[in-house]
Amino acid sequence: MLHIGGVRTALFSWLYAKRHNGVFVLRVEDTDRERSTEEATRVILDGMEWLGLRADEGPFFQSRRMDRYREVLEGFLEAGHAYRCYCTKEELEAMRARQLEAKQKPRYDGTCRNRTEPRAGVEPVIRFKNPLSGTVIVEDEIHGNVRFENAELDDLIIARSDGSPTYNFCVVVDDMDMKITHVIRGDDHLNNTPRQINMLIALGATPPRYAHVPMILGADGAKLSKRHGAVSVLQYREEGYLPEALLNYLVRLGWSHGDQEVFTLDEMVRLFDTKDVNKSASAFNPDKLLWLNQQHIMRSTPEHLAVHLKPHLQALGVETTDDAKIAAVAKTQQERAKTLKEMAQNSVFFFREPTAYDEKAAKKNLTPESLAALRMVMKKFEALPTWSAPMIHAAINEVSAELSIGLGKVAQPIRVAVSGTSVSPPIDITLEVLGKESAMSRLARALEYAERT
RNA sequence: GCUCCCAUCGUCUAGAGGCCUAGGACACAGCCCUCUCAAGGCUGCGACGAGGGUUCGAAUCCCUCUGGGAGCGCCA
Repeated sequence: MLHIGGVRTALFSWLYAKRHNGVFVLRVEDTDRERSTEEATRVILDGMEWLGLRADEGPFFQSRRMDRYREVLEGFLEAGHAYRCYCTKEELEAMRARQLEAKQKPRYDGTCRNRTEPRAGVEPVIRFKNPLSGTVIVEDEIHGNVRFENAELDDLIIARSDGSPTYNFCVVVDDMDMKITHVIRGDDHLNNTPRQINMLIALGATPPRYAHVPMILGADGAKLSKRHGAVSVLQYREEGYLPEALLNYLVRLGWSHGDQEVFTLDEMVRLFDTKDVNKSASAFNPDKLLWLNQQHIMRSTPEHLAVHLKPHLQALGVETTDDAKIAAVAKTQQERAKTLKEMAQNSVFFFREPTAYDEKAAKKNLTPESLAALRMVMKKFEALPTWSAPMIHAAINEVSAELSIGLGKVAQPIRVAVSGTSVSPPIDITLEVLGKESAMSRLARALEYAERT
């Protein structure tokens, strides 16, 4: 599943590649046949597509490279870099238990390192022969040089007893074959890196540059869970987030550029650098994401918003092919919606006459006292030579002046009449976008309603 | 338990020895603006985990402790 954490490392990689005119490679690590369903990879691809993180190469699927992995495995065996291990799972578990008991780090003791004969009844796994001494230095772009003693590492399993290669091995082969120069990933992988480097060296390959970025924690500071962020990115599309807003939020988690908060995609590409990436984990903050979404909505062009708003309107049963009107509506709403979903909910009245008035709003505004204002405003509207916001505004002002009542006493009844609620964009603009015909018919209906009460 | 990583407001962060009575942003509270809702403006609340060093001077460098995280799988 492509969740927030995955998106952020993908984003950093993408930005880094773009910034340095590099090649962004998309690789799907789906060696686990149980978890990697077609559906799961579909979601990853769709998510990347929605976010606009286009791959320059790939997507490559590890599940389709099994022959290549077996080939390298054979080579390792022949060259003496790997060996078959006949220890059973039970033996391994017992060993682990003993080591833990002795307050040691559990690791394989190398029993089968020098075994030459197979063991009856046991299908062997293949282990990489990790160097016994010396140190590996991971030159990390974010953490600096991190030293690991080979003595701390053990011979990891690179192929299961059924012959299938394991993750750490596949990654190494892929990084070599795909000529990966830079690896940006979560720092939960930092501990895996020395083993990978050892394997890369055994293969005669040059290890890539590594940048281990801090993890993203849930809003409560604990590990990311379903409740906060560990959901598919597509969930955010559903909830009405703009992809650039999500990306902007994510880029600021662990990275900064002075005091700047809002970034366009171009700015991110231009400014992103691993040297400005933090070392410490950060908590996911839904409030700030919401705020950023609003900021991006406000800064978007109405046309761009229309594209993303349309599906949300459709979800509410609004069927319109009038993209210009959607854009016009979006323009009136872009300062008052935190999400596109919310914008759509508040905008259906532009496309559909309200079937009922909000009870409280009607009770307060469609009253006998509002009759005079409503009548007069309709009369003035009728006489307007052109249906434009400035003209409408002037007409409403005149009514307010002539009746010596506040602007609110005129605007609110109109608002409830046309939208059904007490909330809408500025009334003059709302009426203009609505169109004269629709506005007048709604006003007439509201007048009847008010006369009856 | 062992190894590795990390540590500034509740949260995201600025800060690379004096510019710091620690700056910005989200959230929260108040005020202003106002035809509603927003947006915007102003004000407030609020942090260098602790202890030792080094230095004329430390949020910044070093050590210890404490706290958090990751890894130690025939998972990825």
